Amino acid sequence: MSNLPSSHELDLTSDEIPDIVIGRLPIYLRALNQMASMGREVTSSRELGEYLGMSSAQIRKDLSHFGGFLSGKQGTGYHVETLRNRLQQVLHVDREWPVAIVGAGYLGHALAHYRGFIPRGFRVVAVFDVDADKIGQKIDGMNVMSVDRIAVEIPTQGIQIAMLAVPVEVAQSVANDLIKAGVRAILNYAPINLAVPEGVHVQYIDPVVELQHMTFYLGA
Amino acid sequence: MSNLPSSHELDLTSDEIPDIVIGRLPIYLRALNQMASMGREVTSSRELGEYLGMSSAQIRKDLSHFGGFLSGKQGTGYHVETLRNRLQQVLHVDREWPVAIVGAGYLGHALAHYRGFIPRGFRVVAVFDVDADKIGQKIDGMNVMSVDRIAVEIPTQGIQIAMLAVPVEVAQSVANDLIKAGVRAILNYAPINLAVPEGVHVQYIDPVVELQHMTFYLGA
DNA sequence: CCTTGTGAACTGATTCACAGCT
DNA sequence: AGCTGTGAATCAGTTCACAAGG
Repeated sequence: MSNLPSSHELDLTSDEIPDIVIGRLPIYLRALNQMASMGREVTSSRELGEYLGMSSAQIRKDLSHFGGFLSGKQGTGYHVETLRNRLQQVLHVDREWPVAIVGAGYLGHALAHYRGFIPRGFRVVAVFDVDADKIGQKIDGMNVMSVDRIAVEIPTQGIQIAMLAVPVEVAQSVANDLIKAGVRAILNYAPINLAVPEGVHVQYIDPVVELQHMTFYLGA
Repeated sequence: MSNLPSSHELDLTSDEIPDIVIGRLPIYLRALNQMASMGREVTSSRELGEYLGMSSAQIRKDLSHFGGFLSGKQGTGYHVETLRNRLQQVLHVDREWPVAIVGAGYLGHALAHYRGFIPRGFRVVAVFDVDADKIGQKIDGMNVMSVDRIAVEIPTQGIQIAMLAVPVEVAQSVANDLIKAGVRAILNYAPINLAVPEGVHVQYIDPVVELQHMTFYLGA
């Protein structure tokens, strides 16, 4: 959950587009991927809205922030492939970002083996751990490296994005090391809020937060 | 990301509390856990707000929805343990919810071994998979069962919550089976929007969505 | 008929600012 | 002094509704 107002970079097209809108674009993109894989060539804000459980007006309004470039045709709708490409450009996933994983426990392994990163713009290129037993071990073709090598590997490989899969006790300190080495975006799986300097982006994944959100509604 | 307006159950205390507020309560609870583990006995909306990167007014306003019962003392702040207990009651995690995992791949293993569920209100009690090779295998002391047994195990064990860690192709069909068996809340790790009947809650965890949210700001 | 894109209206969320209590 | 809890004000997000195009 991003509560902190994500610090907006100076991207020409970007500034003044609400963060909440940005947060929905990957969802639209995922839905378009799904439609493309089902052979659908065109769709509409109404169809997309029904599929995602939101209003068609919201989808049109969100997309209108990138005006002109969009492929909406009145009476017809959107060409799936064209809109998909456009959203990939907007989100800067019309390329492949190298990412690092820190923590080679069960979660680190799961992330390293996940086949869903490549087709959506990301490639795991490095795995780090503190544990001497794990260092040197091979995961999905990569050698697990000591966290000591963060300072050299991150800049060398031009890594700007890291996934934190370490125990909560060391999360902040590892995050500090990553940032010092040049990482600008962290996906944090540890159940703790990270303090990071201006310009560094953090997103949180904490299954318990999501479960507790639902148990509220499950009732007494 | 929950775009669908989570259907609000009829819980006496609950209705008319905005879902966005509910979504922040687990974050507050997590911060209080952190403070408790650091030995802090009292805190304030200001301190909590600084820690979480949000305004103190928002925290007070959020907590005010559960008025009267709260432990805020003017001039002093909140007693950490008391507020923690109160939030656990509100979120219904002042008990232990049995949860099922479907999918015994790398992710299923990571979830099954995760030690962070128990102290926060959840216990994994069943793991299912389709793969004949995996069925019968032991994960963290539990036997992996065939998905065919969902229909019997879910009601028998009184499981209302499931975590979906299956390939995207089968996610919807497995979700249908779970719901038919009595599951009312699904934490979906598959990158697809699930269609579920009224009254069933879904939360999504998709790391790529979070990464793409950040790459927007990382720029061209 | 069906669509998109968009200003205007509305709804909802956040912040302000202060009374009241410790 | 420092704090909470809350109405009032402000700000932000969503929906409405329609002009214009297919």
